[in-house]
Amino acid sequence: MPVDNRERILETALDLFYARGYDAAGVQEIAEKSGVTKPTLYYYFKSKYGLLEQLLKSRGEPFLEQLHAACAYRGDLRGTLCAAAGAVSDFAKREPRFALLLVALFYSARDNEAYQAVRPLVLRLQGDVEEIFNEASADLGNMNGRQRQFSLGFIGLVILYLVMKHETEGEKGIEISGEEIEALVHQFMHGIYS
Amino acid sequence: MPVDNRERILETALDLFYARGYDAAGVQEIAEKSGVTKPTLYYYFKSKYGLLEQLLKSRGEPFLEQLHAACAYRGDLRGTLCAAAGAVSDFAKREPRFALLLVALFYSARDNEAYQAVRPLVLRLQGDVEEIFNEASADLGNMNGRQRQFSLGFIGLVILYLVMKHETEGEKGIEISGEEIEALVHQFMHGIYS
DNA sequence: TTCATTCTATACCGAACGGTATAACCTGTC
DNA sequence: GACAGGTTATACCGTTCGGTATAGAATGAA
Repeated sequence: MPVDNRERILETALDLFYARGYDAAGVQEIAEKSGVTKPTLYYYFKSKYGLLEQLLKSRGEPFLEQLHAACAYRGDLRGTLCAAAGAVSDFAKREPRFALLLVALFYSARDNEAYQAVRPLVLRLQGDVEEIFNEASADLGNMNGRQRQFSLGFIGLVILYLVMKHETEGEKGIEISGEEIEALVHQFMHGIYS
Repeated sequence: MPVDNRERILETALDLFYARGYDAAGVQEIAEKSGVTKPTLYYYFKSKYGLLEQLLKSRGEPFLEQLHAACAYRGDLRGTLCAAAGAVSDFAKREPRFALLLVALFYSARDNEAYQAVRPLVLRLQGDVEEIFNEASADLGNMNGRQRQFSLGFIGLVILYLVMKHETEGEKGIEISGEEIEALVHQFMHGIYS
């Protein structure tokens, strides 16, 4: 009774989904490692899929809100992109395992249940970033409808940085420094305008 | 009897692993869609894991050899990186589904069986690319031991291009043009030297 | 003809899967 | 003292999973 069981289950699910993948992680095991029985798990989450959905919602919602705010265009593409990348970096620092789980799901098989669950989240993320380029195009002249391509590329680049940081530095607290963010954005924009 | 059953099984496995993921794809279904019974599948591949291994070997080996050749340093970092990226592009054009399967596995959960299977392939790939930077450092001065980081970044960037191409153009024949490859390499090196 | 290879059909195995039913227990609130 | 929310233990459900046992049939080479 000390801690919130529901929260513990979510935390354990995050650990296992991250380490083994959604399909390979068993409900039984999640319950056991949470110090809880299976009926308790099903008392809070009506299915394994529901568990993943709730996990994505509870951890993803704050991230999406923060990112959405950071994506507000302030008449400066470079600055806005830095803010967006900074929001991702902040989040990845606070919740490294969840961030990496998102990456894995982002690249996972399209017909897999787990991908269906992240899809709405991914779409909102893409939409927010794309909006930056849409608004920038009003200021900077048309982008020939390549906003989508730009946003995909930018997201991919930020993800790449995350994974690299994780690969070289270990799991605890992925952080991208301010200088690195500016360099990344510079590199990205240089690519765009050349 | 007309076609090679073993090859058909590999092809079907590629399709299903790609579409649904390794864990979610069932052996039974692979056998059925190959027009073959389960014992036949097990006659060629002693386990599901063995099937994945053989798939990675049969499709991956030619790719790795081609890439290895392309990674031979010719006193010109820029040119060598273009050659390496070109080898990836060629391969992705010929075998788009396999290339995308590799990407998904590359980013998948570390403790998953499937990741264990790609690991040797990934290590060889990384090693070949890293070798480019090692040899270049002899010519261009030391890189402060950042060869690994550079190779990870370069690989990630090429992968990002693949996924973007796939996302925007559909699945049949991912191709990266010569100009795009040069731009990509330029962008990457600009990032390095700034 | 013999023989190995390739493959079939069918049927089964034990284990694990996701999920549920039942019935009782604790704890705090009203 | 009644009641609701949270939780337990236990046992079970049907299904699917990866994998196998058995016994035989087609094929082509020696």
